[in-house]
Amino acid sequence: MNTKPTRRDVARLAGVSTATVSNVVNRSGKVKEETVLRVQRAIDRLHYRPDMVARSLTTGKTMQIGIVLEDVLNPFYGEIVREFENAAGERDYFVSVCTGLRKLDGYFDSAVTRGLDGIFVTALPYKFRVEKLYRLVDCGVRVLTSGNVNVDRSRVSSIEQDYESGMAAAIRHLYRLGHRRIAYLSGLGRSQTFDLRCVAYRRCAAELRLPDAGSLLVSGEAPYTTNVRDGYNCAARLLRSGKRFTAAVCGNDLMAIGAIRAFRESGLRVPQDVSVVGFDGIEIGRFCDPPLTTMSLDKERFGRKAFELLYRGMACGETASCTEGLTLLEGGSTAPCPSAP
Amino acid sequence: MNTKPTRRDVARLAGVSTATVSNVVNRSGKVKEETVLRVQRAIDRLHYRPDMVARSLTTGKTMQIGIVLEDVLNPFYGEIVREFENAAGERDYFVSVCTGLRKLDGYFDSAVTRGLDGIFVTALPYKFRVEKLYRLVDCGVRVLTSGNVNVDRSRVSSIEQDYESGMAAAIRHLYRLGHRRIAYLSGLGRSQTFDLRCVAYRRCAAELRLPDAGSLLVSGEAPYTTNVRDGYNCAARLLRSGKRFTAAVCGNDLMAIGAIRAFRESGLRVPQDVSVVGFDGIEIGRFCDPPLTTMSLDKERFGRKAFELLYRGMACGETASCTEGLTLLEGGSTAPCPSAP
DNA sequence: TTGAAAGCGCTAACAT
DNA sequence: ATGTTAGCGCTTTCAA
Repeated sequence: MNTKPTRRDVARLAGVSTATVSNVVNRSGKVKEETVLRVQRAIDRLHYRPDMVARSLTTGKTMQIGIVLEDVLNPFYGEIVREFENAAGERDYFVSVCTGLRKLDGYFDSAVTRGLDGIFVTALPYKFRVEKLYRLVDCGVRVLTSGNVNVDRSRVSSIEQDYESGMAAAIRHLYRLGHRRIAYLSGLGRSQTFDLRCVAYRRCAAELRLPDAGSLLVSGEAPYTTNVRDGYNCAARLLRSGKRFTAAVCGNDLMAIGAIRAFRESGLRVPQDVSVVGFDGIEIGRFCDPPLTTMSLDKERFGRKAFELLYRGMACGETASCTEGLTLLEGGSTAPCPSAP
Repeated sequence: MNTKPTRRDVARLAGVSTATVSNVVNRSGKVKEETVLRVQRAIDRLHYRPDMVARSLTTGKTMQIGIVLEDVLNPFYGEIVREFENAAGERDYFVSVCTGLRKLDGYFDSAVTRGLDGIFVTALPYKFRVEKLYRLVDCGVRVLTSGNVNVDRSRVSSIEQDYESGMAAAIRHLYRLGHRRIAYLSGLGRSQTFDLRCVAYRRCAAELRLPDAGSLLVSGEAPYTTNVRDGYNCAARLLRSGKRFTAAVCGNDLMAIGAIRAFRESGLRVPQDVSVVGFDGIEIGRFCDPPLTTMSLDKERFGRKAFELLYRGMACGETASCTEGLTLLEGGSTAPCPSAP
């Protein structure tokens, strides 16, 4: 009971060679029907299951993929992982989710020593140096990244959200409601070029001549996480700054939830006094009070596409990139500007 | 650049045998200082990293642990995973988080074929049959489980939350506030013996002679998930039933958030008209409106303890069990009963 | 159509 | 203190 049968046991029981068993297991097709049946029976009787470790050693492939998340605590990533995993499963890949709560270097090292065939890194470049990704590629691990727009796309595949258009749409939405003093609670570093939301925010602010945009852009503090508490903190900092504003776009829905809390605590009503827009479109946002208005990503599509991109890399050795669009999902956290012009 | 060096390359460069390299890598201590240095240098020069796949094949251990979550979308599990992973890392284990969004059988099969040394299963027994766990053990995978109180503890280790005392404390808290008509939004199956919260709810209701407790126990529907939407649905069902109630205990914080939304939509104010208590103590609950009152688990401690339990199994072959207590965390979702006696 | 045998990179006796 | 060597379970030519 306590001994896993090996391919030898099967061969012996079926009265064939180990090579034949291999051919049956791997459906190579060059085994006589009758023999296949005999081997199959032996496999069933012994409950034989091939040892992936040994197989990996010979084939050089582990059929295992890692996925490193920026933040497991954000259900946004969970929703992406689901479809990624489904798609991977259809091709017999085993996916290991790495929570991103530990040092990322450990994951990268593991990816190499454990021979992962590929790795999907959604972490922001605060936690690691992009060069690390190239090293992975050099070590035979195909890489797909998200959130690192400045990566060398000839070596690494990438999948991004269309944050630029997304931010533009968010601001346009608020603008139409009469808002002019629109803050952006980024939570990230001030001078980050990789946050396309930030880039777009500045551009839109300039184009629409929004007042005070410079000082209504609230960055975070190292280590630049973007969870509920960070949203709360950013909002609190904005309030303390004394700058007037009637709307706030938040880097993600979690931050939006935190920001709303901060606004409430200081006596501001959402959306009557201040409108809030998030990013991501996580389900919990629909149940908050008020339900979040957000720039929503089709997370299932994103997850599946991500796997396909990575798979292309693993199977054909080619890198590829794509960008997924965002849609405005209206909730109750936005309303006409109280002091509309 | 694209070729991973093997232990042979290191041996050649250092002018020693492959066995010596092994001894250096594994710090066996029986290599002369000077040789160690020489080998070390060779390792550094070549950027040599041992191949875990090959190592696993010889040692029969993969130093890899799986952790199957009931629901990755619930940050509760993320918080547990963090410390589990930290603890595991200290002992050089690599942990693969399985999201529990797919069929669990696939994970179990993988655990065997991939030779995982251990697996931590927090999934509720809806998704799989407990016998599967024993099969894993028979195949050499040590198992730690949570949420399956009826498991054979001589074969499988287990770690549980003290849901019985927790529920009792929740009800006592509400009782002191004057509540008598207290609902329990379980979301799980009606006749489940594994939900100790349910057991305790019935017992407390009987002891305190709470009216209508039988019909205020709201179960869920297959597949018995317990997320925000489920909380919303359970609350909606409770409202539709027309039964009077002034307080609701929810199976977890996510459900509590969903329930609050449902109450609000039907014109009930929380906590003025109805008090709500959750379980888990997730961070986001502190930022909701109102902040959740909840029976909180020390999730870091839980995660670390979980690893230790599993480690004991993997290292010494012994099974062990423990139960972690819950603490009442007062938020703003509970208040004195409006119609206090 | 099937079998024999040579590895994959590593560890762990056993020799030296 | 270091080297030699026999596997671990599997795949994959190459022969039969």
